[in-house]
Amino acid sequence: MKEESTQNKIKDTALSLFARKGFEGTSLSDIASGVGIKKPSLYAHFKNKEDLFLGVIYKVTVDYNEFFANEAERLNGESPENQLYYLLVKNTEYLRNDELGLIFKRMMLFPPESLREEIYQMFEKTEEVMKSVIKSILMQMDRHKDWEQVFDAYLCLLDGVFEQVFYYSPEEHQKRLENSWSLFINGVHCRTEGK
Amino acid sequence: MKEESTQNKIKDTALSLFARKGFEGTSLSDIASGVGIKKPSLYAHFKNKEDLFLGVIYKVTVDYNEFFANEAERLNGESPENQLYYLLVKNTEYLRNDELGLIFKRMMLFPPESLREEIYQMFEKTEEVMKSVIKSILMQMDRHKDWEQVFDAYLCLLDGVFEQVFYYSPEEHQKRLENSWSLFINGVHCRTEGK
DNA sequence: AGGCGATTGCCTACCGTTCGTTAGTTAGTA
DNA sequence: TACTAACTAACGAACGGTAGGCAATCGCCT
Repeated sequence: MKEESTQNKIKDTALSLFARKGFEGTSLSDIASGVGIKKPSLYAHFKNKEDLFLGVIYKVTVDYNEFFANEAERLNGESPENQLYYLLVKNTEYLRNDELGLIFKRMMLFPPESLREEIYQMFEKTEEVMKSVIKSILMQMDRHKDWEQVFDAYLCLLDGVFEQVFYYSPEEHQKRLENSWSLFINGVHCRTEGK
Repeated sequence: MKEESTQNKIKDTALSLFARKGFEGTSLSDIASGVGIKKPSLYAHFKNKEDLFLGVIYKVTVDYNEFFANEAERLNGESPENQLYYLLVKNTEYLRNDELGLIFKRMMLFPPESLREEIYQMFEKTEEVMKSVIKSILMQMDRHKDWEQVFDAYLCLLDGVFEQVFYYSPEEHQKRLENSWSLFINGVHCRTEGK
């Protein structure tokens, strides 16, 4: 039951290395020795380095999509505010804990030049899912027309928090998240009341 | 008057390449051919690749520090709100237009492993300057104790906008910035009135 | 002012290493 | 028997970096 296939062991090791050192910064020797085999043996499982890399990235996007959709569904009964809040928190936790988060971020911001298009294509679906989930939450919050402002601001909040995962300790980061969130939701309520 | 020194031409070319392709993804041959000289000639100007790279990064931090301090000073007469807003806008423009912004971001998030410590050390000053400038603006806005919440939220806003520079077209990005800002400043005012 | 040694800035040629990748082979398995 | 997954050996290319040479320029001394 434990016996993980070599194929998967390669992907896991590659994921970890690609996440920490990037595509160009990771060599096939590194990966092979991490797995415990010799470099040419990798070619029994993958066509070449790019193929391996894209396979890893694909796995990452699928995992993230699943995570996000599951989280969203789990929150279905909650108030819209709570949904937004917990989505923010869960998203942060995911991005912080796993190397998945690391490579996700790296590839969104600095993909290897030669693979940029293919990578962006993979992330397109992710972005779509995220946006439609968030939009539907906002629509149930208040139905007036300019939900778009809140939408943009929430996405900015997500991105800002996403970014800060790297700079700060979990505790410090949590504090900043809370503060940013409070001001955000304050702004949302203030605006709706002001109408 | 035009004659730029080779030394500077190297740094400029290196900056551009490092920004777009990263440290590992950029070769000395690339740089040399961009400058119009041969690879070994680079060694008349720099000890090695790391030395060149750190020189570039140093220049970048100095330039950014100057920019930020100047912008802040130029806004001295304005209202705190305006100061915050224009700082956000100017910062965004800076990061979008120049390759300086690109490399700045890349190095803060994904520095080459072997140089991480030195790079972070360089950015320390930058962060300090930014924080003290923003803090002083907030202090003149309202003097009650929990300016820290607004501080955290503003930094998150900065980071979020910073991040989004990459995904969206300038027009789209501008729209998102406006919306995020509106909600932010809404939240700030609502909070102070609520007290 | 004029000669001159040292220095600068670039060159060609080349080094050792590591890179991604291929070829050919062998041991185990079904 | 045929396939799988590993191996050893080695490939050409590209990497960062060095050695040595040559022409222009600079600083200094008479």
